[in-house]
Amino acid sequence: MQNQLCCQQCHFSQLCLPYSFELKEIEKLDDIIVRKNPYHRRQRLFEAGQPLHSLYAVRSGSFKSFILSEDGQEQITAFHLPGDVIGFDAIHNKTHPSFAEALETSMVCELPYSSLDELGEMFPKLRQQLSRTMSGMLCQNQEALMVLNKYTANERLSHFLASLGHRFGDRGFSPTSFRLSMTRSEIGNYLGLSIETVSRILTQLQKDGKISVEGKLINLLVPTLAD
Amino acid sequence: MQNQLCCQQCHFSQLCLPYSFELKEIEKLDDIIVRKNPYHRRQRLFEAGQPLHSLYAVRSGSFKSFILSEDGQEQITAFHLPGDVIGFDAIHNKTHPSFAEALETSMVCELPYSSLDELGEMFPKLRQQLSRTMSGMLCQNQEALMVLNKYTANERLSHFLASLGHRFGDRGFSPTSFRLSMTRSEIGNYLGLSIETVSRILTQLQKDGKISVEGKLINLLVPTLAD
DNA sequence: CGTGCGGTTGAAGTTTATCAAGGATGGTGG
DNA sequence: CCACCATCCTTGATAAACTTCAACCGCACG
Repeated sequence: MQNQLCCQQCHFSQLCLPYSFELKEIEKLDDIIVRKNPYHRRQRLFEAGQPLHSLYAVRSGSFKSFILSEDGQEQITAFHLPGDVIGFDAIHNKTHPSFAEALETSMVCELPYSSLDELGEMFPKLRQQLSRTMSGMLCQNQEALMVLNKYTANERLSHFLASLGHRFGDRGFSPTSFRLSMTRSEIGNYLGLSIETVSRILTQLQKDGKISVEGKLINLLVPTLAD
Repeated sequence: MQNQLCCQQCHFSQLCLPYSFELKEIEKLDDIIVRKNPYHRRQRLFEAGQPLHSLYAVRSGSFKSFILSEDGQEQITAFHLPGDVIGFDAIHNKTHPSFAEALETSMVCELPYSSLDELGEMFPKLRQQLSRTMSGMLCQNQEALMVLNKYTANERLSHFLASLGHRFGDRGFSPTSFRLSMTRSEIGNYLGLSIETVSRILTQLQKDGKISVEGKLINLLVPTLAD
């Protein structure tokens, strides 16, 4: 295993599972992690219906999670950046209810769930971190509910961009200048808006001087968005 | 402690934490549980900002969870029926991000989080059950996202009623005939609809012969709703 | 060099919110 | 026991936000 791939060396470990771990614990975690080859755009980590085998921590790139309705419509439920762990929703039935798909060329660390479970037996901190992470996802979902129910299209998109910027900032990237790895269609799907509305509001925000848009490149120009 | 209040005797234990526990484990869980006096309509289990002290299992009655936006708007994030456990969202920051409020006279079992944590040390099944429950809540939230993003007002309300009926059925009540413990306004808040739309669609569904409505009493009349 | 996908923009249409008014219900105090 | 008040609910008319339909541009890729 190459050194640069260890959790200790990983840029995002403080956002990921090893948060607040001792060295010995990190080494144990490193032992169970399977570093995978890169995933390319549209390649899937898993599909709905597959048995839970592993959770996946994003190392680089980005993913979307989505579920399908009975009539086959896609509903994107989250975008995942480096440090995020994907697949917690599968613990309930030991089966993935959702799909996870790469938005661009991306790397992941595979965390076999059975190993994680065993390791949790020994390390209370790992258990706590897993609980904390899942609880945090519940909080995010509550926020998302509010955004969809109470915000206008303009507010939803502004909030989405600000939130993305914030997440990039947490990861050591610029919080105000970034590239969208998802299409307009995927943003609209996630926010409950038509692709046309997303496009229109992006140009509107640009005309208002609040952002600059160049295709997938976004610049947040006002503090209300960059906070 | 009265016998009728033990987990073994509780009608809803198979939906609640003791799911799949051994007798010995249930007894231990019983030891840490604090049975509280009834809560009355509008009384709160906890408020946003309060430190996490306990989780709460609903014994009877019902509760709503909600968060407040920056400008003080309420967003209901869940309705809780007997057997549901409330407060998982507080684990992340050891602080409640949400409020929990009784919709009617209700009983709860208080589960001090520190005791639950200690007990989890000894009983892997308890840990697994906690994980399973939180994971299940993530799945529900994903479903809710789809409902809000893809369904019309009519579909949202139909889905809401069917889902409630299903949940009542799981608890041994009639899945087709029940009393709403929440107001029209609370339903609208949860589903992202105005109170007028909720009212209109309820009468519409009644005219279509799909449900009967008598104030808070609902009857689901067609299999598409009662499934 | 075409073809498909992603994106933008305009015009028309639909759904749902908002505004407004009135009716029903339930709890409280005289 | 009844009158009163607040809250909840219903219904109609109007208005707004967003979707849908349609046309077009640009670019990447086979």
